[in-house]
Amino acid sequence: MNHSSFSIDSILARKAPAKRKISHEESPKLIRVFLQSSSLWRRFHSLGTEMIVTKSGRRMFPTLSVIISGLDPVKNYVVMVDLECIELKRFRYSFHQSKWISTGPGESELPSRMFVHSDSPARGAHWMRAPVSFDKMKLTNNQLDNNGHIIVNSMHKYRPRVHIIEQGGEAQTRHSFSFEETEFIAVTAYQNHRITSLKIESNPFAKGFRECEVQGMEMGNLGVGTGSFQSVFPLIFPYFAANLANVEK
Amino acid sequence: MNHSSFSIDSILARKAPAKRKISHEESPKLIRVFLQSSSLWRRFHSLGTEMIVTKSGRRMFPTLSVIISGLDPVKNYVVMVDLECIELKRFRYSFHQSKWISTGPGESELPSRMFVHSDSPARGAHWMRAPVSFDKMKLTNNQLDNNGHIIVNSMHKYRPRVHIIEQGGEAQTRHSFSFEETEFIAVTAYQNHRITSLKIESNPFAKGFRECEVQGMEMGNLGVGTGSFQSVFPLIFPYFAANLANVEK
DNA sequence: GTGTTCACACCTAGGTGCAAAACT
DNA sequence: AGTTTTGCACCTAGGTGTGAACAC
Repeated sequence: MNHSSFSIDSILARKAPAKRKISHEESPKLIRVFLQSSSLWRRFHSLGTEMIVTKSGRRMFPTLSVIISGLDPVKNYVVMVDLECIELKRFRYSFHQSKWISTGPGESELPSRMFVHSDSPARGAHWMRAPVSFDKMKLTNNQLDNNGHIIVNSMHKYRPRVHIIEQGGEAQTRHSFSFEETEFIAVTAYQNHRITSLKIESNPFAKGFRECEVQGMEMGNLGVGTGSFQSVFPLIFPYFAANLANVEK
Repeated sequence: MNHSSFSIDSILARKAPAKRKISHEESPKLIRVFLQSSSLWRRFHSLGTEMIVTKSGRRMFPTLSVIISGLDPVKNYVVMVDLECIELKRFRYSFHQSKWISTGPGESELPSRMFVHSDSPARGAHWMRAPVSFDKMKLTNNQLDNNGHIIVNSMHKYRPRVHIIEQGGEAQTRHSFSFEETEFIAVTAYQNHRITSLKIESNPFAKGFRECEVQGMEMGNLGVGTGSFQSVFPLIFPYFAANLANVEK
């Protein structure tokens, strides 16, 4: 709904499912979920993604946003996200070795709060019409949070999980998907300076911290450049097939 | 949903329906709709409300927002608004007489576009839990508008109408409500200077045009003052009974 | 003359990382 | 010493009426 401007992502959203349909015509509908901005996610992942958490709640960047296909257009679904604590350890960043090392057993993994997408419940046709963005989701380290934000432990590793719940008659069916490149370590302050730089270069809200406002593309120190925020998305194409989550649990 | 801060309106939203329930316990459920900020609406109405319309779409101020009661908590409803052209005339503002005068037969009344509230469809419990605001609704004078905004003719008189559609089995039931104090004349530029002043004094987004930033309440030239935006709402109480729309069509 | 459009300054509302301070 | 909190400058995003320019 919020995608009124043209972007490569929104074009993919409309075109990609149509193309796939051809090769799966007779088989029973298979729900598929694609990660948006996956090339940006992969860029962060290769450095070791960090997400800031605060008491009042902080958005994730990159934003988790997915393209869904294979739903029944007239059936109702609830779409939501939780965070899976994927290693029961506490981490620490070693500036000396420039990498994260695990330190001890960490906090016990409580079931994460669910972030229910505000369009829920809605029909399959609605969820498939445009990318489904979880940009309103916020992370907090306040165990007593009262604002419905997702509670995490700092210095622990998480992976977002998208759940699609089918409201079929009596029984509910749950389909879950996740993407390896979206895992991150929750922090209260950035540890890896290269993560900080990539956030500053790629998040429009951090524009005030960009060093260089050169018109062209000089000094695109991390390849993201100062130009259009969408300039990184063409890279999605070659990887597109790999974006399909097949972690149905 | 958007009402995270405390306001007199949101307190009313929770308390008022509960109180009414007592006196209507045995009678069949009657859907009731109350206008929020009705004292502000009435203040504009007494001067002759004008609403700016633009090509790209303009919000209404005051915002149309209602408190709903009497729905079946578990049934699904769609809630929407349209604009009823309430006099088939074209108007002109006479600066000499400081009032609106009708001039000729005006444009033919085409059925207005509907603004469907984005929470639709949702259960009765959802619609009754908090005030339902139509702040995202925009008015345009572009007959070829492609953004889903409500199309109106400038210099014509309109009254917003709230429709609650009950999704009961096969047949749909429609309940419609409107409030006399919300009628307005669509304009491309304000005609009555007193309307302009009241907009400036009461709309937070027009704060830049306020003359006086005195701390106290001196110079509250139209009684709205420079203080909290909610300071006008206590006046709702004495008029509360009169806010009930009973125009079920 | 009357009505409309447009660029603009000035707001609201809220998302960034920063750096100093505070906590443990 | 490592981690967390807080106020802040600096952004994005978009809602105001203004006043000059424009259209009919």
